[in-house]
Amino acid sequence: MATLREVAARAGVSTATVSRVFSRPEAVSPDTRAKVFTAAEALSFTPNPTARSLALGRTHNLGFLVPDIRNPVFGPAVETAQDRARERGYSLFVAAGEGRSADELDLVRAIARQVDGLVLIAPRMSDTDLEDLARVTPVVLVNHTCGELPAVLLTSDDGMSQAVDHLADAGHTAVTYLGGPDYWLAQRRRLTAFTTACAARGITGTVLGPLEPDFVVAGRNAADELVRTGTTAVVAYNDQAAVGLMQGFAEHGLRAGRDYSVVGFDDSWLCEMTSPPLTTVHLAFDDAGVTAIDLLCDVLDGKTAPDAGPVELATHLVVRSSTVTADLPVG
Amino acid sequence: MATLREVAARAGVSTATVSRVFSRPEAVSPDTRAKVFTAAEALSFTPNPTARSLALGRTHNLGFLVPDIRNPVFGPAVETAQDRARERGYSLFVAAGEGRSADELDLVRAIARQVDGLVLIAPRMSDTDLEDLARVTPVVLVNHTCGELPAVLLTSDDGMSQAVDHLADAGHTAVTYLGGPDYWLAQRRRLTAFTTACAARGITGTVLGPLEPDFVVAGRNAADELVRTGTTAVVAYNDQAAVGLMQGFAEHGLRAGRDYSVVGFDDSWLCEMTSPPLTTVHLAFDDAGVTAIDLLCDVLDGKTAPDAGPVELATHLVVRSSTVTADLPVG
DNA sequence: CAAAACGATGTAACCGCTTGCACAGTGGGT
DNA sequence: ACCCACTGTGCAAGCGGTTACATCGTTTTG
Repeated sequence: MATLREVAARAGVSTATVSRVFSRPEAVSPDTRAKVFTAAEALSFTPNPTARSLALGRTHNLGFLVPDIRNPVFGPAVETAQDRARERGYSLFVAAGEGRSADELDLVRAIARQVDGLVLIAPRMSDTDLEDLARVTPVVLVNHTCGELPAVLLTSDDGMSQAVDHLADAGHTAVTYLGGPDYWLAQRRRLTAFTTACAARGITGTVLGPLEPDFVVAGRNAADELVRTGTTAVVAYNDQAAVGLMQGFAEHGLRAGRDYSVVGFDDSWLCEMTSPPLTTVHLAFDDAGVTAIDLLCDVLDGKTAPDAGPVELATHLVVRSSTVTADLPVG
Repeated sequence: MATLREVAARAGVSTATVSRVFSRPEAVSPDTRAKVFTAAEALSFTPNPTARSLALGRTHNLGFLVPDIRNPVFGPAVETAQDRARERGYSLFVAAGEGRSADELDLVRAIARQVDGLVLIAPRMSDTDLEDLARVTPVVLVNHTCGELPAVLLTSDDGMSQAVDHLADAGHTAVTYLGGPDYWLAQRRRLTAFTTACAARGITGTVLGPLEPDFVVAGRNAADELVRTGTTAVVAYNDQAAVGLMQGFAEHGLRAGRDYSVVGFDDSWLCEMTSPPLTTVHLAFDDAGVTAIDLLCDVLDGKTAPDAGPVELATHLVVRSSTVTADLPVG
């Protein structure tokens, strides 16, 4: 791989000039520029990004941690984040957590100093670790908060209250919430949103959980219990749990949208794949991806304070066919 | 962030010594080592990876390109690859292609010089581009070949012939293959495997496709055609297409495993989520992930030639319930 | 006991690029 | 004619590490 010096030698100019041609071309006269370009061409020279990073003190890379690469909700976030990062002149390095919280910290530390900033989706590390990290490199959180670190939150309240209302409208007087692991902010928020929504609507809200993180099997397992207690309306922590639930109910010959109602959370592409298609609360993870990147880039550009606090993104119910309709009241 | 020099000053040694403490600790006497460590501790010093990369000429990072982050098959590959990379002392940077082949090259070029090697899953770029890339940095391919570049291939033959046999055993005398996009090696291989398997078994094989890359809707759309022509046995390019197909058939009141048979490809977690659960050909993408990393690391360690050619990983049929059984013969 | 070998440390060049500063040449303004 | 921008370029000192080589005590060995 050719270096700046070789190009400089071949073009008969100094290394400074070559450097300028590649970083501020307008600062160099058109004919030297041309000379340099042909020399660079001939040697197929490309500036070494590592050297540039060292000299500049910035890498033009961004890190993006997703807690579980298998979870379909994160796909859209990664995609949009990557696009936006490119638009703003950065490359995105995604790292995949795998549920194990211990590894997560190692993973992130390994990349923290090689990027100009980090987006962490629902990290499970401790606040202390997070603060330490934020001292090393700018951090933007998604669906998690820590002090006044900038964050993007997918509000659960509006979606949850719509879900509960929807179920109540259909004639359900009792609803069960099947909760996820407590270490997730989303879970904690959904839980309180659920109880307040039920209270507001004047229906009985029962809570089950927390589910283990393999949501499908957890949902399937929970089904027996729910069938036994005669539950007919469920809001599940996420779509996967809802799908598991539907499978479990199916084993008892019960079909969602006919014999009982179930609402998921996330609106992953799973929802259109089930039968019946799953009513769910839409989470705009695609927006969350670009918003997080924008926030991060703004911090890097000094446009935003690195402790700007959270931005909230609305959620809303998407009605499909896993919930009974009002004219088909159930017990 | 503290630097080597500051640590050296505080510990009263030279920078060389500090450097050695962090790269070859055994080369320095225990008491100086201790002095350096306490100084480093006090300043919370960590070697700057960028500087180290520049000096060393290696980054200890690996790049991993997945063509479509939303496709559930790639999750396991990413996970296992990441684990293995860490085991072998590398960090893995994942880049997500998004179907658009043009972006793919940009994406990869942006990271190519920041990593010691690249794993590319089913890249869509031209052979020329690929060769150029391989000249810049070691490359390992997955489900793609290009000259003698090292590659990991998930063989389609065995799985496909098992699938065809399974359908024939169930009494089907005609089978349709619903193919994916031709630019994928897997598609081309599955297609030939299909025709030879049908020939070998003496049943009629029809081919449909190629499907557009949104497989679910493509599958759904294909269903009408298939129903009209009275097709009762289908092998789909992948699980997503199979799911779409099942949805399309369902609209005609037809149920897989009872009225007709369908076999998917990939064995993604989708298969256990459908009703009925999908019979499919298992692709060991988890193995492919670690194998690719191993291959790449071996090349980097000089243990393998950078043009070692492909390694094949076997596939096999996983029978679930979307195929009719032998004692329930269909028309 | 001198020579050789060795282990621990320091010196300084280097990895490839950026950039503040100095310098020369140009063209106006007075 | 002179001074002063102003533009285009080069010099050289970094960025934060690594490492070949030199140095210097301390054994070991014939």
